[in-house]
Amino acid sequence: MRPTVHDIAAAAGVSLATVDRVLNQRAGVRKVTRERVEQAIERIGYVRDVAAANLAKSRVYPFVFILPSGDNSFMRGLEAQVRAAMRRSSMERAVISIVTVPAFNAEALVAALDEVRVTAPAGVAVVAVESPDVIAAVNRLRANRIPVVTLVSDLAGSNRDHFAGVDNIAAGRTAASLMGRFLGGRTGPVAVLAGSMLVRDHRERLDGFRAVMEETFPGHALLPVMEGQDDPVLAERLVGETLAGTPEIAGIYSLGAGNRGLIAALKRRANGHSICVIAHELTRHTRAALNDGLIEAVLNQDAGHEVRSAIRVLKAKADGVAVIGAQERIRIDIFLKDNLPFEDGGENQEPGQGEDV
Amino acid sequence: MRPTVHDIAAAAGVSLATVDRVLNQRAGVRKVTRERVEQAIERIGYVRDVAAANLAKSRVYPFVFILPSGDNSFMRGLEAQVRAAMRRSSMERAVISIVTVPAFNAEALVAALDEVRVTAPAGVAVVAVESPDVIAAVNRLRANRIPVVTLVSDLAGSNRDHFAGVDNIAAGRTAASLMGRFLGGRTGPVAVLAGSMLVRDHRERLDGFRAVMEETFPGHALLPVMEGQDDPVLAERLVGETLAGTPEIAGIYSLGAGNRGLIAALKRRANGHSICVIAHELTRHTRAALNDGLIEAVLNQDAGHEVRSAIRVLKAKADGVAVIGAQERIRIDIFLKDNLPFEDGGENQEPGQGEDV
DNA sequence: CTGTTAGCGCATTCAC
DNA sequence: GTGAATGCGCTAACAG
Repeated sequence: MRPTVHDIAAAAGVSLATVDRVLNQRAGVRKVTRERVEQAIERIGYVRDVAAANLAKSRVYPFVFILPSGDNSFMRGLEAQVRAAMRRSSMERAVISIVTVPAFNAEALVAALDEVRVTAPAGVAVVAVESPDVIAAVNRLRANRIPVVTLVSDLAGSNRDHFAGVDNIAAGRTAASLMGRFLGGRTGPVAVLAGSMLVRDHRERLDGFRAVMEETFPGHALLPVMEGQDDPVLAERLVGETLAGTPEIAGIYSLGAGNRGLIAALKRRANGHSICVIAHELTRHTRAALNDGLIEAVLNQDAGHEVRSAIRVLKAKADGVAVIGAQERIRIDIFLKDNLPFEDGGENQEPGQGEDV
Repeated sequence: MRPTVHDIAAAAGVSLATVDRVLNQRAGVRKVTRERVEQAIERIGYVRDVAAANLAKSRVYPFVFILPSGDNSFMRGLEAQVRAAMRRSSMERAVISIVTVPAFNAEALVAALDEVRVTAPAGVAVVAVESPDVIAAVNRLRANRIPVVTLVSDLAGSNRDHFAGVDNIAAGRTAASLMGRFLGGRTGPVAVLAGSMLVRDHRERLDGFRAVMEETFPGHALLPVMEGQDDPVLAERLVGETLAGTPEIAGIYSLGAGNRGLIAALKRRANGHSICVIAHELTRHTRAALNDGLIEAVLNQDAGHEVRSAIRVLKAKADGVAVIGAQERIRIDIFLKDNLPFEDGGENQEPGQGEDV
């Protein structure tokens, strides 16, 4: 049987209350007593039963997720995953709420962060937009001892506790590596479709992609980056123009969420040589394009994993315990037509279909 | 506040004990009473606090992991992950023990399964070897109502509750897809190095690989499969002979754990054209070879994820609750030189280094 | 068949 | 400063 507080009380010759005081580092214990208790704890190898502790405290964790609004498929999938977590959250004593703000809008995000702060939640997960004001707002949360994890897109220079997302530089490098090899002997320039250079994940992907293309595949020039604001209509127009202006194009790297527009533009281009397209995020649009051979590879981040990880980390930070590092490392999934997860396996769906939640 | 057993007792006008009886589907309750209680539960939307229940039961879960012995890097990494889980397991009320048996040995595995069975554990995770005797032994466990999950390699035709591993047919298909594209214009046959056709995962990988190579890249003939028994010395000899006998070889797919031997053979082959090598499992050997450019891609299954997933599923089965499907789906990781996880990030190491466990 | 009672391991009043 | 007592939500004896 695992040792309990009673055992350590007996071993140290003190009462439960005193043990509790030293365990929770509260004041009101003489130094000698404290040391005696600490030795006992060490000696009998006590580890606190967190479940029992939470029960006694009837602790709940009010967490807030701040997500961009808009009809970006990936972000809506992310929100669906948060909602799925909400449904399970009663089990984990977490009470999750969602706040949405316009995408790529630092001002709105700052307002949301400050509003959330006054409700004193046990933790905040936020899809960051990079700006000094946002950094300041996040730091205000931290100053109030509220744990913060950035989700999907990180916020360098802030005091956020953790980033629940992929290594986007590596993602860009990987995309370039695949692009270069898939292109094989083919020649011609490569185009890049981004959402906005205001978010760190897009910038990092571009940096990584550009680095490997220049180092390893200098034969393929990079066309000027198209910024589609993750808007299907704008993206379709930009891609269409580029295809018209540079018909000898060999490949396209879509590093943002403008895939619906990209796919539309590719489909309108009835004939011509094959173009190697690599995109991000497995949604129903990219999945279909992968199956049709319109897209060769999709790099994906598992939104469900990111959300569950964010919750685990927030909870761990909230009660000051460690996390399993490897479990919180979000992988870059590479999907080809051949390793697509069965059916709509959980990455961008309202859960409950196909999974035994 | 969430409704508790007291609330439902009050609502139904019965005592706690009765509520408990219907909650745990125990006998000794009149049908009318039971129905009244069930209605109350439904009406006030009660959900059981599992943590409190486990506390009251002081429930522990004795789980057994049955793993192959030998110096196979992947399997030793798997064992390290199980040991890491053991260290954390006190938190989760799980008591894990490990049993090792000689690899690819059905007889030894059957003996181990039967021995484990009489200790009546709360669940068993096993790296399966395919044989009717093993199937029977697993079914004996299930007949004793002991949950069983297969780990890494599945056991078709058995009553195992769950498979914690990757879709190996998809893995083989993916390997072929990458191989074909990486080969680009190059010609020449492709060799396959396996461990043993006795384990399902190896067979499935081969099937998937062969299927896509024949469908999509018929220009590359497949050489007869080399069975290296996951033994470095044998693998090195087999690969060496093949390289000598068929110097025009274009690619090698290593679908088992004979990578150390493979790499040694490749290194001895001082000069000659480049060969596209795709292997399985990220170990320190394959990681180094990837960095050296000796291997182009590594398909990996995250042993840590598999172990944690197996434990979660066993626990869920043990107390008859559902699992989060998406969380238990083990992904096929594709690693290129460019997206290698930082340092020794958790996939094949004694944990505690580089992760904040 | 049903109800009372005493814990599970811990946190938190309130006295001393 | 320290200790005794009570309760968190649930289960499991034991009575009735």
